[in-house]
Amino acid sequence: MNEQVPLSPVDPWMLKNLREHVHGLVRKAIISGRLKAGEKLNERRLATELGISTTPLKEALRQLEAEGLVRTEARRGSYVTFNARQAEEMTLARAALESMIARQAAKHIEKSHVLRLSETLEQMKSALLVADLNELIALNEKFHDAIHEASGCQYLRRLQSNQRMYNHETRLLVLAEAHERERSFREHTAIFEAINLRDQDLAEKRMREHVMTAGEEHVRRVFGSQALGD
Amino acid sequence: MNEQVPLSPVDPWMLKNLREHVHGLVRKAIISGRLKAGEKLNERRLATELGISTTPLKEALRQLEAEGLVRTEARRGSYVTFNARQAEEMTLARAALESMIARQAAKHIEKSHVLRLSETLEQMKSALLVADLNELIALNEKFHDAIHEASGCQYLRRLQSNQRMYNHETRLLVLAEAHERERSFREHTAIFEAINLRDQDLAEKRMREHVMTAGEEHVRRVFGSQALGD
DNA sequence: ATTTGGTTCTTGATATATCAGATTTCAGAT
DNA sequence: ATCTGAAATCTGATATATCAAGAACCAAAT
Repeated sequence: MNEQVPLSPVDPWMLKNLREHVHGLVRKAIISGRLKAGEKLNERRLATELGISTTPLKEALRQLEAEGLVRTEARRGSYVTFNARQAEEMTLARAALESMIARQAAKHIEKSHVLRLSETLEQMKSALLVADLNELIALNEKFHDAIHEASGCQYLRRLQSNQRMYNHETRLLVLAEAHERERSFREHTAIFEAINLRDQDLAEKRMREHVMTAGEEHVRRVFGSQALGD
Repeated sequence: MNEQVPLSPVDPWMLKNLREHVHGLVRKAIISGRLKAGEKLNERRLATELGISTTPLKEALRQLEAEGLVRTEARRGSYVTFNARQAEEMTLARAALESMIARQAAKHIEKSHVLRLSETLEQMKSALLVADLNELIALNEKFHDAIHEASGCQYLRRLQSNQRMYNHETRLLVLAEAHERERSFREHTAIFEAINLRDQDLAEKRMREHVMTAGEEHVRRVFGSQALGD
């Protein structure tokens, strides 16, 4: 009884409830800089603007608060806390977590994961030749995902994903430069080698430096001169 | 017009709102193992038991969800997800973050922080001699706090505090053994030395190993044989 | 015995009303 | 002009009612 008519996927909006939808919306606004540090988020006003009640909005704000992007003072208001400094620290957090994941991957990796990683690197080499930026972004994701899989660390993976502050646009901007693409590929290759050698210290070190250079480059582009040196 | 009558501190309960109060309550229940993995948290029932409405409870659950201790499925229920494996990964996360903080501390530390750290180590030495366990626990906190201050990383600090799964009782249990107290002191001293030498790599390495051994010991005691080897 | 389809019940999602703390405003006293 | 404090206002906190999706159950059909 297999129906031959392919069903079109449902509207992504429907996949989430209001809370998740709003959470993603506000998070993106904060990360992208549209909502700046110190800006006030009035529960009633925001809920009205979004055409929803305050209940799901409050829950979304609690999530953002738990993520450290917003601070709420009782009966005073919610304020955006994300700024250039925090963006830098989020890069440090990403570096710390991702490098720990790489360490675990080097410890636990199996043949199937090695295959998937080397296969992804081959695809990257191809995409690099024709400078297919969108494909490179997707492959980058695939590469890091494969390492996450190899590490067997679900919780760390989740924690690390909370530190993401990239969006597709700024990503494209960075990879538009040839030397950035080449550096990225070189680093990915080196990380793979370290993991494949089961060298935990080396894998951790290379992953940390990879995340740090990429993260610093990103912060520079988004926050510009606001970014304090560290 | 300074009033001489010392005011007694207000009931800690009053310092928090219901949401924060409930959040801490449920978190502690989960971390301590009183609420086990897979257990269902019925919003209405729990709210009634606590004598509150569902609104603040829902917000508390959203926070716990953001922390990865609970998973909520729409119109199906909220479930505890914290288990032995996650406890192990939280130790890894603590190790990753705390060692990154130690690295930053080694990079940025100033004289005043060095003084505070060496002073704390002296106090630890004294408390170690008389085996004052409660004092040792407090000093441990003070030592790590001082490193956090020295690092200048507020966001990392916050993130790291979310990985805490200790409570005073199990802490006492561990420190009840003399060799654990001595090992702890030895490691703290070594960490201080590395930071004072501004050796980032060494500080990171020593802090990671310190957190890992302490964390593994803790997980062993709380989860016992459930803890899978890694 | 298995399947189908509807009814009922449970439960989180959402909307709305009310409560109470914090800020602001402004008249009245000094 | 400045200070005081009470009233008006704003705002998050909390309580309650309602909605709708999913699960459980049961009876009728096969």
